[in-house]
Amino acid sequence: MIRAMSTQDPASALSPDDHLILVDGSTFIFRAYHALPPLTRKSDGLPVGAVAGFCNMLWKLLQEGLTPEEGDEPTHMAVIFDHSSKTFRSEIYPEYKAQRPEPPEDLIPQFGLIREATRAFCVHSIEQEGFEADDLIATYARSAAAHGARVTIVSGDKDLMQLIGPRVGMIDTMKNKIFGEPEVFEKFGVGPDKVIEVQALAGDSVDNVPGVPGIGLKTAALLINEFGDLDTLLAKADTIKQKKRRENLIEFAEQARISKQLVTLKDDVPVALPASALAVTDLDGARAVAFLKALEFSTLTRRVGETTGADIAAIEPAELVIKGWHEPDAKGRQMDNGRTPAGTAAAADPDGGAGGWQPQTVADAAAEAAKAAPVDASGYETVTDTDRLSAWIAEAAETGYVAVDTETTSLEAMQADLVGVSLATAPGRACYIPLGHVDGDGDLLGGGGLIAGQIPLTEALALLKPMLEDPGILKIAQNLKYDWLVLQRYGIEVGPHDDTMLLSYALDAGIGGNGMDALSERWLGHTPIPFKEVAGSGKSMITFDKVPIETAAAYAAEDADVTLRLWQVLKPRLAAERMTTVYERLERPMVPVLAKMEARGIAIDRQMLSRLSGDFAQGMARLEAEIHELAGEPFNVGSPKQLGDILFGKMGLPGGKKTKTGAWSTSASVLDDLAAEGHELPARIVEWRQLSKLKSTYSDALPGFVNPETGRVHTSYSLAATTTGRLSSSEPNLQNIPVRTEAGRKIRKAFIAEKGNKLLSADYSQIELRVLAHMADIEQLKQAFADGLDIHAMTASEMFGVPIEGMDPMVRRRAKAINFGIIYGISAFGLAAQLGISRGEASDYIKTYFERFPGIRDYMEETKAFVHAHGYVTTIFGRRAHYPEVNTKNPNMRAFYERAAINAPIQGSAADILRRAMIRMDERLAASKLNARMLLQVHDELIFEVPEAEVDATISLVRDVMESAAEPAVRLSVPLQVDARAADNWDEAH
DNA sequence: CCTGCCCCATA
DNA sequence: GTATGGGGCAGGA
Repeated sequence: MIRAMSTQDPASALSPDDHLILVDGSTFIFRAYHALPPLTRKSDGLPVGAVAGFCNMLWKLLQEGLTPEEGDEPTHMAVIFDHSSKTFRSEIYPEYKAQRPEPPEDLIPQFGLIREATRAFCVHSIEQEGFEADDLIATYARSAAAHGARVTIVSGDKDLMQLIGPRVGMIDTMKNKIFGEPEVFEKFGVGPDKVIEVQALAGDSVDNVPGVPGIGLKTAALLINEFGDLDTLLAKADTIKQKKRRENLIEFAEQARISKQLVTLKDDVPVALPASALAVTDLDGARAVAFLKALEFSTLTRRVGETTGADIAAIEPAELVIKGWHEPDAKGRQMDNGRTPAGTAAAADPDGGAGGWQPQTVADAAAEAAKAAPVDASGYETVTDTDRLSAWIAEAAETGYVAVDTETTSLEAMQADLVGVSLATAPGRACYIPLGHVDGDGDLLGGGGLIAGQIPLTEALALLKPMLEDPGILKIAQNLKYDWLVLQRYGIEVGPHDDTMLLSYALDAGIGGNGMDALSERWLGHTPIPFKEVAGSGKSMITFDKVPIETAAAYAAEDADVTLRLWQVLKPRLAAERMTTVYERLERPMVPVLAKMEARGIAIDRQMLSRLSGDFAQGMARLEAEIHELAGEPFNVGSPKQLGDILFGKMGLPGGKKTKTGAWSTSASVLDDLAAEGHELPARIVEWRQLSKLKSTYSDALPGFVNPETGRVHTSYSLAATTTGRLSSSEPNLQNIPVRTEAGRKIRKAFIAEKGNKLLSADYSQIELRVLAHMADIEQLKQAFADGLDIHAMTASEMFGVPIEGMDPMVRRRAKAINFGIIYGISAFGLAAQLGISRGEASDYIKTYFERFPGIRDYMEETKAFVHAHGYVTTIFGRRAHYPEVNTKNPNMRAFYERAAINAPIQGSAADILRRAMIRMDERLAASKLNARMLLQVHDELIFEVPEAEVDATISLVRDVMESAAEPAVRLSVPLQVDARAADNWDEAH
């Protein structure tokens, strides 16, 4: 409804000195709601999380303005809301926002409260029937800017980005992000003036704006940049080269035009109030306090009281008008009391039978007891004083073991702050010690204070430290490396320990996950409280210190409880299944070794990387122009789909492989083949992809991983991610730093040693082939390694009967591919693909190879038979890799598992050898008074940081430790050889 | 905002 | 042919 009386110039009285702030109230409500824990409620149960977030935001805005800078305070301000969902847009396109779900039930009463809050802070609250908040914002913003005033929109909504301009800025207070033209360009690939054109093409599934099928943001930006605007593009749609795209643009032209109308904000809404009426007025402290008091926002009430001088005690809480809320009549939850904590499963009576204490019997009893006793929170305690904490510590000492779990603010152990610790001493008997919970009272903008009633951190740590370091008390954790690192940063070095994740990994690698949730399901039949239920997920996730203590306690104590129960199930299995040695010698000792490596981190040269990013970007731009030229039209080079259309559609090149969804593959091998036939375009694409990869994955990303405290990059190693026993590295992955190409090695050069030090790289030469020679007992191979021969040349010589001297490099290359193929469980198909030869030829090679080395074929056949019979294979140190699906009837899958099973003992044994070297390394270095620090592991390579003066001594010690790593457990029948070198950076050391 | 797909970096 | 982790794109929630 438009009222005729109020059609005045909305900004008539604004001048260039004015600063108008327009707060997008509607989106704020939803985002605050999702960002906050669902449990934020007033004492009578009224949900107020979004209101709390809103009040904090508004208060901060009024106090500090948008930025800490002087003179940034607003002169005019309003909060704008949607009135109802029906707007003129639904008349153009009935489906617009039609699929929007109803707002969640506990949000409904908060809509009115947020409007009340706005008024309580003496800020104008504006809404108008028939128009979205965005239209009102557009109207005020455009008009104010036209009068020269400055406008700041407080929102994170991309739909408002079309308004950004020289005088109109946008700030997302929830993410502390300022949006200007560069940010718009980054998001949409065009400036603010073209945003609606791009949105019209790409559509928006959230708002149900249809757009044109098959066109996403990237392609839309490309098209708009070429044609200028939507109308021109649609008019010239028939000139588009890609068939599908052209057809879609023509067929859905009208839909695109409608979409543009939908996304275009209406900036001439006849508003009821002129902007001049939005002038900021003095805050009425008493009114604000009364409102905040009614909502029980104690922290904010106090702050507002202090700032405005209002007498909090004297002010009565305001009367709240609440719509859409009915107080529940009874508490929904009840405790299942009267149940005694479950007994200790592992100590369960073995039926008294003679064979009762057999390891297997104990293990079975433990597993059954674990499933039988349900996980139950009634025995959990929240520890808030030192007496109770001491009592728990005493109990741990008495029991001799304790499950420990730390709760922190981050998944990255190197920058996680301790929030709490949970302990468990028996199934169902667990506690949570909150230490760093802050007032999460909707305080989105930080600054929440420590919640009262928690034991001071230093006091608690002083009590916990002796227990955690006590050699007489076994500490049990799930993924201990994480807790170990966190606690180490608080000066605690965890003493003797078990890790349930590693127990599971030693016993069951290859069978399902080893995460706590998976293990709990598998062994206890219990689903632990999901983390996202406690802290949310995705963008709206809160850090654990903001989780209310009661919620946190239930979650954290359960984790300790579950960990303890898992330990009782898994530990007895070690003996029963003869895996004790693997666990104790290859798994458990890795925890402190890796934790220390991660804590050390490695230095990178950020300047060098930044320069590289620039170089790569230049190269990409140059190539992109060339590529578009060659293609005869612009397209998104990064889109395999679009590239395929160009190459195999438009240009009519012969397609090679297909992807598993049936599209033509544009992989490097396909492009290389095309390039070899003399086609320019594929060659340029390969070059572009290389630069793109180096830039996005390495030179752009790595600096973001530099820890602000240490100035170094700390990767995280996973001990239980692979089936074979290898480690994996992530965030960032430092096990895939480029090395093959010249451009790639520039990245490697950016990994540097600290001043006065060198980086030392020591890697095993051909360790997997040596392991294979040993395991399969191949005389010629063993002899060749003993003689220090070039193993690939020797293989070629054996196979093709040519002398090693003066060998054709192509012949050696073929032999090398076969050797690798053997390690990977060779197939004619794979070898043919690798060498670019026919399946028949590849078959012949394999046949010849097996004739020359029959022992290898025997080994492979035996391994296959073993895995089919047992469902697992073993390394030379007894580690098991399980393949439970190997007996599947699907011949392709079956062959795949067989190859994996052939590879696992080879890859896994090599991994075990390096683990043994790593476990011994620090002690050996210390014994030789060397100060080298082991930093990284890359499957067959270790990287150290070494004081310059100690380089030579360190090289010989490292080489000795690595080359003798298998001993004394295994006496290898081939020598291990380690190449080592030191330099200023990783590239030159490698 | 999440997921699957494709592609690609390493051993 | 083995083992990983990760980035960009596009589509569907």
